[in-house]
Amino acid sequence: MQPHSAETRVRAASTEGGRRTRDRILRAAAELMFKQGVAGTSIPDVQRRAQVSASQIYHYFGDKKGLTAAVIEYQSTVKLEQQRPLLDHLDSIEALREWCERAAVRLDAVHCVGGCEIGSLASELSDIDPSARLGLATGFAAWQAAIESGLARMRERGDLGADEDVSALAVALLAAIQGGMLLSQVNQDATPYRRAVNVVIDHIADRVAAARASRPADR
Amino acid sequence: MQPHSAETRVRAASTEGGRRTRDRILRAAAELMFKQGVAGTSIPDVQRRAQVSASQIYHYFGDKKGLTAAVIEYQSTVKLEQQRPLLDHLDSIEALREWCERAAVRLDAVHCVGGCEIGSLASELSDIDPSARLGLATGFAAWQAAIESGLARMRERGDLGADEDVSALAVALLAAIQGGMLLSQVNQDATPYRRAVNVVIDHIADRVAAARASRPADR
DNA sequence: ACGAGATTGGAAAGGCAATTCCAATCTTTG
DNA sequence: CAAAGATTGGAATTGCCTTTCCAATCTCGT
Repeated sequence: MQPHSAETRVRAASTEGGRRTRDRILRAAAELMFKQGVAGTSIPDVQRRAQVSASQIYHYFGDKKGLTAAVIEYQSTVKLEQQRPLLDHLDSIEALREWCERAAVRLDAVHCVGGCEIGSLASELSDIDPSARLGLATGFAAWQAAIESGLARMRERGDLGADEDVSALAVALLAAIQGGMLLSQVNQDATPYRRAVNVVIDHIADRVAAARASRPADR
Repeated sequence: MQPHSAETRVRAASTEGGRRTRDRILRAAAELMFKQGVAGTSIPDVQRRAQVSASQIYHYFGDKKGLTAAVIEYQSTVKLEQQRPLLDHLDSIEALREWCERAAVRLDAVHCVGGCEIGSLASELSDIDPSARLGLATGFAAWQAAIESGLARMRERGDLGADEDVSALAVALLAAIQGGMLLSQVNQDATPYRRAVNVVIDHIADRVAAARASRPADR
């Protein structure tokens, strides 16, 4: 009977206070959905956390689906911006290790609760909300692109052989991160994440060594 | 106020018909929870699917949490038994590829809906249901053990160097599978899974080649 | 300062889900 | 066959959640 997700009118905040309210709601929802899942987060939950009334949430986001979509976009862009300095320089084995280890430290800090902000949403929503799936695919694509461009630079530079499939390597690293975080979440221990990620980076390092070996004239 | 998951009395079926009913419920719940998530699966949903009345579900499983726990154990054992013949012989690169590719074919068949039976449950329940997390950790451990024992056999045989960390390699492969399935689910395309898994297996293959190279007297 | 539109509070409608209950109806066993 | 226990049907209870609605109150341009 429901118009199947007719995107209800979502008014953009046009006043300063409105913008802050909208932001407070978004942050609260993002945090709750991350820790308890989307289904496990009710509108009243968000209300309490953000200290707003129901009307404000529906005023700015239309309905729960709209709020969820906003959270997906929020998490995608926020996580990306947070790591921008590192993400733009993933063009050496050391940089890759440093980047992945930073995530490991974060896992330690929260005792592996929640796993990956995007991965958790992806697992929960992919099969039941097509538009959410789209948004999440976009989020992952940005990550993959960041890794891939770093690897591509290494290849241009000659650190990696010209025949390396940097796209596949990027996907493998991303998968190791996601799968590793899931295993760490289940075991409440960051070790599986570290092992999974390190094995893939070791593999990339091996390829770098191989490229160097086949080019003995250098250095 | 609720005794926080006091495991309600769960009567084991003591009659033939009872056993079949219990089984029907379990299968229906497993399938629904796999495709729609635990939160997205209501008791009435299970009733319809299994053609039973509410009392039967509560009679055999106590409450929804009990049903969920039963589904976790069911999925863990079923998936393991299904693959038993392959799982017991993961002691060659070819066997590993064959095993992983079989999962890829399954993904293709269902258009990547659902991802991994256990991984999906793990992502949804790990942070909100401690006892479920335990059960899922056990399920993953069995998988890891199967991979690890295959790799250990390769090491004993000399296919892998004596210094290889087969435990880390097993975790990496399991993570690649889980992460790859997640990426495939989001992209509705089994390619990410295949790439992720193949990169890790390539890495193991490289180690095998290295072991062979350092032992030129053989063959 | 005034009016339009933005923002907010809070109540209340409507629905569905989890769970309980009790009264049948089978099954098994002595 | 009769009693005990297992199994089943289906209604009823309770509670929470999503969403809507309307009446304030606030903000801002003019």
